[in-house]
Amino acid sequence: MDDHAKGIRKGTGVSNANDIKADLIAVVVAVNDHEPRVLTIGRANALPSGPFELGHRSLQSGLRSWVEEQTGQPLGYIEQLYTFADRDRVGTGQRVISISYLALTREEEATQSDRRRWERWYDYFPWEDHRSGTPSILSKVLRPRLLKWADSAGDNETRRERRQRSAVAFGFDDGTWNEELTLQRYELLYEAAMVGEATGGQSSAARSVAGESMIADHRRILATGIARLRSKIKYRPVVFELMPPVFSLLQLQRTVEALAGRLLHKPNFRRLIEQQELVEQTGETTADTGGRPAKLYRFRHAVLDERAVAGTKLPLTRA
Amino acid sequence: MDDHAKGIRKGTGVSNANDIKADLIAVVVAVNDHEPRVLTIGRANALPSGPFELGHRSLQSGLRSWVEEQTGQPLGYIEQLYTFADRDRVGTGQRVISISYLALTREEEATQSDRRRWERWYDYFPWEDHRSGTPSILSKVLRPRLLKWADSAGDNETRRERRQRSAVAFGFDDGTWNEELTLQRYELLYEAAMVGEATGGQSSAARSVAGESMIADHRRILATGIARLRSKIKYRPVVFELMPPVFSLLQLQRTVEALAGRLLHKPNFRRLIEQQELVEQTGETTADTGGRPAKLYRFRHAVLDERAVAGTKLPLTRA
DNA sequence: GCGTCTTATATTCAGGTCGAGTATAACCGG
DNA sequence: CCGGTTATACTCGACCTGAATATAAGACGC
Repeated sequence: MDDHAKGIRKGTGVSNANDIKADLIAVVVAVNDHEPRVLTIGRANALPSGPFELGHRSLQSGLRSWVEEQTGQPLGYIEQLYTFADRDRVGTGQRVISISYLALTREEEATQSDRRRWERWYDYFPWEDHRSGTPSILSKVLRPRLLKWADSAGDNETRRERRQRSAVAFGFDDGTWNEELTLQRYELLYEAAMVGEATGGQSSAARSVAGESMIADHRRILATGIARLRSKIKYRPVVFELMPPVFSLLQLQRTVEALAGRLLHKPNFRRLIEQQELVEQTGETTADTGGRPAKLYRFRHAVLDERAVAGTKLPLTRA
Repeated sequence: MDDHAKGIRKGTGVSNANDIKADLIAVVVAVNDHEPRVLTIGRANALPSGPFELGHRSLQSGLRSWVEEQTGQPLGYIEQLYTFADRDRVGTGQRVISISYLALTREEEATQSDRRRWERWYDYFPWEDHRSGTPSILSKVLRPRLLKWADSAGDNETRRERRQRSAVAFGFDDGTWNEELTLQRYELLYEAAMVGEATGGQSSAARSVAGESMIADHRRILATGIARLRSKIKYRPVVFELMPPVFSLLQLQRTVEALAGRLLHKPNFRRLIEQQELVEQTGETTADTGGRPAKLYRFRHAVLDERAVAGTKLPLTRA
């Protein structure tokens, strides 16, 4: 298609001291068995990633080829997350820019293999899953240790500010849990040296209380992806990227709940989905659910053309 | 503060064929005299930009120093827009990554100088300003030419799809104008070769109908910044970054209207601002407005701590 | 100094959205 | 055929939001 890329001759680039490298990093998400999962390579607790190269037609296609090479997983929906520059790595004097992406893929394609592992989100972030009530780790471990950290500050103003930030991010004072603050919460725990990455990984105590660690800043990138996805499902119909072609409304609800980490009000969820005309009936039903057979639906791809913004605004409620 | 940065020795970096350059590009916005403006360098119709260098502590600080060096303008609020990779530029065989940012600054600091110019948004995007009704250019020029472009497609499906996209982005069919679709609209006009950048700048006719051009893809980046800002003022209190320390509620409303490119319902705007407790009275009034003196307000910086998400959801209405 | 103009500020009303609860329908397994 | 289980339908009230109207306070001309 594009003869431009072929014309690149390796090594003709003029390099100088300001040249840098760019890494592409992917947060690939699927929902399996009511559990949101992230794609990792091997047992290294690392996200798939690789350098942006001359042969790549674009950043996105570079990302796709790295993920496919490392894990065999083809990617569908992709969106950019964030670009940041690391401090120079281990004294090479060269900077590395990391460009991170969020990718969504379907359950059926998300099979295990020796090259890839699908790890549960909430193994890395145990405090983020509120589907069976507020996790006890919040009040029993995180809250006291965050308070201790706040009070260990030198001046009064810092103490007040740390308590304030913790209370807002974790909903300590008013009991209000905002599922979109995943990144802020992780950053607080990092600052307070309560996650493995911040303590150099030597503290197994920290690791057990504050979830599984990942290499480098990959867990922070995962937190960014989770936060973005939790926010986006409320105003764009991206959930359907994670669904099989045909599904029941309860399956859809369970998927949204898995991502948001909280339960939803069933009648309101149905009302919202139906009145937005995001789905249409297939005419078939399934009896797999135990009770009355559920009607099956499929996503109306047409809405992507019809409307610029098709919200899925999920009702943010308890059950 | 940070001894890490000092440790970088120039020239020790190992360069190879996959090394690249990274450009930092800034969309700096201020609102002056009820007109949203963007900072450009000289009369070149170019956004301030420069390469990310080893000496830069971070991407953001690199951006700040480039903008300040090129325009003398110090930056306050900054947020990342998007990162993209150009096709290789003029056969050097080297790729360039562009990292774009949106910056907001205050009116008083936005004075002209010989190095910088504050250009009006709507000189580049005349069809985006709906404050005095729907611009006639929409129905008189853009709509017929977009339809012609749609019908010039080879197959039926492409024609249908082009008409559909145009209608949604510009609100042709239902008259619904969505001010957040600035980028989609620009991209459509680009595809239809109705903007100067797409025709190599030789067509002065295209230039006069579809706004002032900019170099390279800077106008597209500006469109991205406008879209982001128009979206963000609805759920984050970023408008105040553009306001003087003390202001009346009507001044605030006029600023929001300038950004959104549409008029708002006055009583509802006041109600929303007040009930969200975003501002507090200074106790003073101003008689500069001609009628009854207006109370003056200031932004309550405390809300940034108190709440994680402080919405400014502006009522999207006509006057 | 008084009426009029202009803008600021306050109040009211109706339709829609949203959280929450309750009722009915359909299939299964014994 | 009856209780258990899940699906689907309907209802209610609080609150949000678009829209219009009413009142207050200064400026200005005569």
